[in-house]
Amino acid sequence: MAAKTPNRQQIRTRETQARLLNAAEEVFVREGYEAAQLEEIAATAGRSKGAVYTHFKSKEDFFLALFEHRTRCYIERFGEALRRCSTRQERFNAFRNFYVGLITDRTWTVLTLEFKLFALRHPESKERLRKAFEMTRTTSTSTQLEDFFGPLDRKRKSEAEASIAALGPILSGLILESHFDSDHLSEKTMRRLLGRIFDALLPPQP
Amino acid sequence: MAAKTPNRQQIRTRETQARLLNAAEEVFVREGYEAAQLEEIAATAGRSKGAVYTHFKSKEDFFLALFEHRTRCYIERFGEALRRCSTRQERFNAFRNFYVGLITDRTWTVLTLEFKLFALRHPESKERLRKAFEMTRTTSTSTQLEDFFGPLDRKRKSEAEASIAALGPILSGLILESHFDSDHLSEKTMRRLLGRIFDALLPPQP
Amino acid sequence: MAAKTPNRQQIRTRETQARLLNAAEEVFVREGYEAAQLEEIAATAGRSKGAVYTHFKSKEDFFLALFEHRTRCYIERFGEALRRCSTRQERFNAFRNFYVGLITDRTWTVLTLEFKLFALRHPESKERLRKAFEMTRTTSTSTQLEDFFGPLDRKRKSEAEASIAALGPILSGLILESHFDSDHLSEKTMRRLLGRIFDALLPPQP
Amino acid sequence: MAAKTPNRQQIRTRETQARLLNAAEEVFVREGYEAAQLEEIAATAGRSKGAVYTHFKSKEDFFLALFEHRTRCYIERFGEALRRCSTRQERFNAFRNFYVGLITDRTWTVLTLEFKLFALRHPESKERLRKAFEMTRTTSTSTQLEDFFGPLDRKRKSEAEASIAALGPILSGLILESHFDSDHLSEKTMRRLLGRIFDALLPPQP
DNA sequence: AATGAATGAGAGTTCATTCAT
DNA sequence: TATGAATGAACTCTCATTCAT
Repeated sequence: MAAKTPNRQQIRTRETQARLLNAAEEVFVREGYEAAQLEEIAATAGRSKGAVYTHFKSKEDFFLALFEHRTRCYIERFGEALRRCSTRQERFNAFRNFYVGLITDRTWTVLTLEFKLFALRHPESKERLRKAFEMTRTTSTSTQLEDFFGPLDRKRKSEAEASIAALGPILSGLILESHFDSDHLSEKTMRRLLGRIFDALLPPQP
Repeated sequence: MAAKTPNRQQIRTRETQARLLNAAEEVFVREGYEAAQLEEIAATAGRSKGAVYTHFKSKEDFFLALFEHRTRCYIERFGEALRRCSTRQERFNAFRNFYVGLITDRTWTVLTLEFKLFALRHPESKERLRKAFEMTRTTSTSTQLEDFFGPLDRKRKSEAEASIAALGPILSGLILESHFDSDHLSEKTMRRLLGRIFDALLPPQP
Repeated sequence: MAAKTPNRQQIRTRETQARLLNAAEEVFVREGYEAAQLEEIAATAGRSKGAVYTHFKSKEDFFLALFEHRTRCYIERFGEALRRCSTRQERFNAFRNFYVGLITDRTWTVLTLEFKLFALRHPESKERLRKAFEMTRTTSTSTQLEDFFGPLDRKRKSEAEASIAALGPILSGLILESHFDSDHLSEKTMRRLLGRIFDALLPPQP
Repeated sequence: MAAKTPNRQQIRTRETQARLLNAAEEVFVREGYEAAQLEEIAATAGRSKGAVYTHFKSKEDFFLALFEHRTRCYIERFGEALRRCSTRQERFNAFRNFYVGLITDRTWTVLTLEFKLFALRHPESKERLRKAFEMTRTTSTSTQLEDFFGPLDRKRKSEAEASIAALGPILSGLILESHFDSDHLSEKTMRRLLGRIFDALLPPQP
């Protein structure tokens, strides 16, 4: 609302930032955080190394900002899917479908692994990543857990939270493995497995 | 026959190799493949950088050799656990326990992720990693799938194989996540979840 | 047209390149290709190691570029000397003097040896060196062989070309030897020998 | 004479030394002093790195010893050629032929360049190389200069010495160049040029 | 805001040399 | 005498980062 009529300068700036983030995703996923080169990211974005430093403080900052950005995107996308639902049942199904559907988004799942590994190895940055990750929970689940599962007592709620927390990592693990062992883990197979796991962890409430 | 009485030289050589592999595991897990420094590995092993190159062709070769070595260790360990069993039921339980018990071995699970990511990004090396990984299947499961599950028709067998292939990655994903989000994924919680997933994917046969 | 007003940036860049090439000549001659250290070259040029890689792809590329650069310099210098001549006789004498005068340029002659040895041992790079070397011939001699020697039939021409090709190597060999055996090969002696050899190989035409 | 009946040990030792020297020549010529690896030399000789250090103090010592060895060989060979001559004229011709014939021995000529360049860059070792080189002169020329050229006054003698000193380097320079520019400097051409140069520098005495 | 030359710490790798056997 | 595992200094090359423009 504030920037109703951004001038050309600002438009260009935003475009650069958007291009850089897209390029970063591509390169960080393909090469991994350490092996990714800022120069390659910049080139992919059609910009030069220096542009990266205009927008981000450092490689690490760039990487973390990417996480925040992409997380925000996902929350938004999921929110939209939910807004189209009117009943609890619909919402539950939307959730399940959204989850299982992530199987086709290899970029995001691998990037997620990269972020978690980064957090493991850079404790100073862990909090920033967690804060971004926390958004996922607050926005889409915790506050509205009941919107999916109906009324839950304390214990049930805590169990559901754990299950939900487990879903993403399980997906990431499976997708990574499927690159390695596509014989046993075709997409079709994974869909089936994921569905079964989902149902085992989050049995639909009556 | 040949190596009945290894002389002191050979003993020393083997010790160096063992020390290097242990140190490599420690450092590769802590830092990740790219960030791990051969010098630190060597120092951890009480050897010099040069010693690494006496035993391995390159950093990459070192990393892959570590995978092969550790895989062999695990197969052996699992084999021992099985040898103590006499009935199919016992073997099935041993398998389940072995699997769920891996939850305490964060080193191996994280290292596994690192290997898979490496394979993803170094297609030239993928085959070597797969070959080592294949051992897991052939030695411990595939050939004796019936030893755990009883007689299986084609379809069942293929399903079981997929499920087994999925177990490791699921575990790795969960363990990584638990570092990040220990609130929702305590060890106890993960044990419970893993058990449930195991049972959902590999329901015990009558 | 394009570079009419090079800005300060470009000027600085060119200066760096020039400094690096000069430093490279000094160090490559003093130490030889293999023993020469890029760091020393950079320091001699008052720049850092990294600057070398801004301008050249590798040590080898740097070395070859130096050859191309210096060859261009010599052609230019020789060209200037020729432009001051008006008769064939003058040109012939200028050529002879230029050649014998090279005796004082120990840097270039030793560097030349280094280049040729490099070509011998790096067949992949031989062509690039030859291409640069070819310039010498086309620009300064072959096309204008008659400018020095008057009309030549086929056989004479081919002989003259061989003789000219031999002059440089002979000079290099002698200069190298004089470092080793300054007793027998003083500069004065070498001048005399070189003159005699020149006259034996390229007897002045009537 | 002392070691009339060398035992097997000594024979083996000598063979090792001979093999090492031959291998060294091959590798030093092919790679150059700096790029030559002792391990490759040892392997070429069918021995291990350690064997080199049993026979030579260091890489440098090995290289210098090779020069001494090969120089001795040449002196011997030349001496033999001379012993077959009875008149001064024959000796002169033998000298000329020996010289021009060296054109086929690219190994020795390139190695010679390598030695001289080494001397240039390792002044501490220059004396040792010179001492060996001096043998050439004392044995084959200086003391018997008159055997080739007849009686010479002081000035003539000194001129002849300079010319002789120049012959080797000229040959080396030409041979190196012929690798680079085989179009203009075929073996046949070089023979002709060398002959002309020889005659210009050392005109046969009446 | 964006460029890209320059920096310089630091990486993997090589290899002459040593030494226990 | 000969081996080859081990050392460690030194090398080339990389790349995040800075900064004048």
